[in-house]
Amino acid sequence: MELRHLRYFVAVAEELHFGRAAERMKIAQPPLSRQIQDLEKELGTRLFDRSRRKVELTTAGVTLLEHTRRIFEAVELASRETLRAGRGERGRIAIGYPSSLAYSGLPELLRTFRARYPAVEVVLSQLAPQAQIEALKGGRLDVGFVRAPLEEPGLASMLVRRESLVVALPPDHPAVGRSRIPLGILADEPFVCFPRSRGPAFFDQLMRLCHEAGFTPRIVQEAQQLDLVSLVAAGFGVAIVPSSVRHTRRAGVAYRPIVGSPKTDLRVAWKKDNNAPVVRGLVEVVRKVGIQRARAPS
Amino acid sequence: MELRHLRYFVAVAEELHFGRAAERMKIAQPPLSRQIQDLEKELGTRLFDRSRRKVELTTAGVTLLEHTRRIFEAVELASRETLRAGRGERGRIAIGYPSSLAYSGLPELLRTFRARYPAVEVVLSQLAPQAQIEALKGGRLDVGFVRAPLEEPGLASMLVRRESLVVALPPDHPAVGRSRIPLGILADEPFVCFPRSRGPAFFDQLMRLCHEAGFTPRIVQEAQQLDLVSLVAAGFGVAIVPSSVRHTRRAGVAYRPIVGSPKTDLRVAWKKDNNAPVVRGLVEVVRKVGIQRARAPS
DNA sequence: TAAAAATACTCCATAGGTATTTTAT
DNA sequence: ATAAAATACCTATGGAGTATTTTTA
Repeated sequence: MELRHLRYFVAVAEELHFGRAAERMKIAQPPLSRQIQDLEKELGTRLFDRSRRKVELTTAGVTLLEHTRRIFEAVELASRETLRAGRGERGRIAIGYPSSLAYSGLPELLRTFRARYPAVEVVLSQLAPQAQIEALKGGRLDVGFVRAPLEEPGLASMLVRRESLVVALPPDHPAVGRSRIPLGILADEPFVCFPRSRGPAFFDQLMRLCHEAGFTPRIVQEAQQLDLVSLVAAGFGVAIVPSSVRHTRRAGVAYRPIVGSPKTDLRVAWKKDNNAPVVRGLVEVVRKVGIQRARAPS
Repeated sequence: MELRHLRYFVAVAEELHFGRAAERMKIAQPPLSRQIQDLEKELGTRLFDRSRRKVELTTAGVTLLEHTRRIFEAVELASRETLRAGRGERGRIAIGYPSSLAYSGLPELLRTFRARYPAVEVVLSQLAPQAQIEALKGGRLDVGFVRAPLEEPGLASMLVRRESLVVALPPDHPAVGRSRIPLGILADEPFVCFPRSRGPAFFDQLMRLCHEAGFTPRIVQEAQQLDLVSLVAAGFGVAIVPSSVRHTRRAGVAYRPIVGSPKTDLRVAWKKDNNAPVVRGLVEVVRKVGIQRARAPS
C-alpha cells in the first residue's frame, strides 16, 4: 500500500464518482479504477459498492475513510515537525558556562536565544573550563563558554569577547592608591586562584604574567568551591580576574587595572562535527547579539 | 511522499548503513540513496549525517523516525479495522421484530449472533409488520422479522420457519372440549385481532380462512397496545394466533389447533440492495441456526 | 439508451539495477 | 588503501493514457 492509494481512495470517497475523482486527481478514470481495485485487493475487502448506478461507500470504506484522515494528519505533522527540527527550532541544547558568566552576559544571551527558538529545551551547567572541554568532547555538552585559546583538536570555537584582566584586592591594601597596578609590586603578596586542573590555559597565562613581572606568585589558596572574590574579601590574598567579575557587586573587594592591560578571551566552543542545527543556531545568536558586558556598577 | 520513502527511511535509520538497509529492503544501494535524497529534498532538511564515515541521524531524522512509527501504526490499524468492517465484524445493525418473537426465538438468535460478531452494535425495535416494511425501505431498519409473504419490490426475504395457526379462547369456552376446532363453530363468536393497517397480510389471511369456513368474523376489538392474548383472557372474545404464542405462559387462555392446520410463515427481510456484511452475516446466522421454537410449556 | 465503471491495450515515468566515482578515514 | 555513499547511466516495472466493452437504471 502507498499513500497514493489512500489519496485516490479519499478522492473517490468524497466525490462518490470515479470520473470526477479522477479529474480532481489529474489522472484518467481507468487508472483510478485500477488503483482502487488494487487497494481493495490488498485490503481484502470492497471499499465501494458499484452494484447500482451510483458509487457508495461500504461499511469497510467508511471505516477506512475515518482512519485515512488520521493517517494524513500524522504524515503532515511528521513533515512539519521534521522540518522544524531540521531548522533547529526543536530539540535540546546543553550549554556549559563558567561562574563568571552566570550573572553577566549569559541571561541576556539566553533570552535572545529562547525568543528565537522557543521549542528548544535548554540545559545549563556551570562548569570549569577544563570540565567543559571534556564534556564537549564526550558529547555531554553541545556548546561551552570558556576562557582559553582552545587549540583542542575536534573542537571549534569563536571569539565572543576580549576583556581586560584586573587585580582583585582588599580595599585597605596599599596598592589600592594606584589607578593602574604594576604586577611587580604584588611579588610578595599571597595569591588565591583556581587549581590549574580547572583551567590550565588561564592558570598558565597568570604564571606567565607574573614571570614577566619578575616573580613567581605565592599561591596560598586554590579555590575549590568558593569563588575567588569571596576569598579575597576574606583577606586570604589577592587575585587576578577578568574585569567582568566586577559586575557582581560585592563589599570588601577593590578592583584595579593592570599595567600593560593584559587581556583574556571568552570563546564559545562546540564539537567540530556537531552539525545539529540548534548548535549552529546558538552560535549564530552569539555572533549576532554577542554577550554584552553588563554595565559596571557606579 | 509515499510510504515507500518512509519504509526505506526506517530501514536506514535502524541499520545506520545504506548498504545493509538496501539489502534488507531487497534493493540495491544506489536507488536507496536516491530515495532518501528525494525524501530529504521534499521535506526540506537532511535526515542523515553522512559527513563522517558512519551514517548518523540528524535531529530532524530522529524527529521523523518517531513520527514514522506512529504513521505505520495508523496504517496497520486502518488496514486491520477495514478488513474487520468488510467481514461484518464491526458496525451496527438495526433489527425489527414482532411482539410474538420477543420471548421465543429472538433471544436465542441474538445470543448466537453476538457471539459471532461481538463488535457489532445491535439496535432492536419491536414493530408491527407493516411498520417494519416501511422502516426497511426507509433504511431505518436493516433486517426485520415479519409474518407476510413479502412481495414488496426492493425487499428480499428468506423463510425462517412455518408454523400453525391456533385458536386462543377462554378456558371455559364450549369449544375447548374439542381437540381440533373447525373455524365454522366460531361464526358467532366475537373476534379480537390487530388492525389491518398493522399487518395487512396476516389480517387478510384471517379473513380468507373465515370466509372459507362460511362466515365473516365479527371483530369486536382491534388491539392497539395490549396484546391479543390478554384481551382473550379478559373475555373480549377469541383470537387466531401463531402457535408459538403459546410459549408465553399465561393463565386464562386455552389454545386449540384449527381443522385443516392453516399455516403462517415467519420471514426475515432486508433491503435488496443492502449489501452490508453485517446484514449478510445476520441472515446467514438465521439460515444456519434458525429461530427454534422454544419448547412448549408442559 | 445513456451514464458510468471495468477491461484491454499501449506508453512512458520513474523505481530499481549496474558501473563508476567521490569521499573520508 | 578501503569502505561506503554519491553519481551517471541504463533497464523495466507498473502507473497512467486511449479505446472499448460491460453494466445498470
